[in-house]
Amino acid sequence: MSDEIKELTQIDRLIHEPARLAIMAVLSACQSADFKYLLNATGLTKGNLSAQLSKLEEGGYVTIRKGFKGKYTHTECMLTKEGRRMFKSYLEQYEALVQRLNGESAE
Amino acid sequence: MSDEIKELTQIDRLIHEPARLAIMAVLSACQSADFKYLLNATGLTKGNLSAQLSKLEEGGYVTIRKGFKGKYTHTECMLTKEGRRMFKSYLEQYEALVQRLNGESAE
DNA sequence: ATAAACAGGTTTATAATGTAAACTAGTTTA
DNA sequence: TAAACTAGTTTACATTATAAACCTGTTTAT
Repeated sequence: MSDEIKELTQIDRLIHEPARLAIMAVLSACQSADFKYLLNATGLTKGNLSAQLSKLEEGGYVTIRKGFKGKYTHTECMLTKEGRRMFKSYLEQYEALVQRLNGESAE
Repeated sequence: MSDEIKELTQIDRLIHEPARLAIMAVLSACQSADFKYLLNATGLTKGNLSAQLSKLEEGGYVTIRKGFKGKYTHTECMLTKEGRRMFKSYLEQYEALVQRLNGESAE
């Protein structure tokens, strides 16, 4: 077991943080999503959503395209290839861990 | 999906933090473990391990028994009933989420 | 016309957190 | 008796998350 446990402390924190995990989860299920949609889907506040999106963008996991929809500004977000890859990898790592741990407690 | 995503932001952070998750994972697999064993198993530094154990204790997830082994101090840690229950619950919640997300990306 | 409310966010301030380095207190070895 | 070791704890710092306040422009109401 031990190695798997130690790796835990090196998990991708950019994804692991619940607010961002929620964002990534929503984005992973679609091609792209706008700010308002993410606001509803995640239940985050505007400020928090904005800040977390910026971090995901800085990390290279999300691309943000700003433009106009009629006269209003409009922000469209989508996962980058790397974002999608890292998210998948995160899920796989976690799934393996969870299954292992559930197995152990059952034995 | 939406509700499951929103619940994400209310996940048990006491467990979710990787350092503590590692500790909980080790403790969940045994009756009890001493400080040194946890140090090795998790790969955390002493200071960090000490601090995280205190938080888990304050949260009521871990009990810490200090005593002596020969002349040296000795700290033995174990999950409380609640700790075990919450950890199981965390794993179940996460497993469900991960499976759901893997399912969605496959569809 | 213009004040109030709304769209769509961003920035700032604060509080909480994680982390390692430095420290404490005693023990053993050279 | 000084140095090194056991077994941790505390302190200090840096990072983080979060919400409140703010900003720019638009629409609606008066």
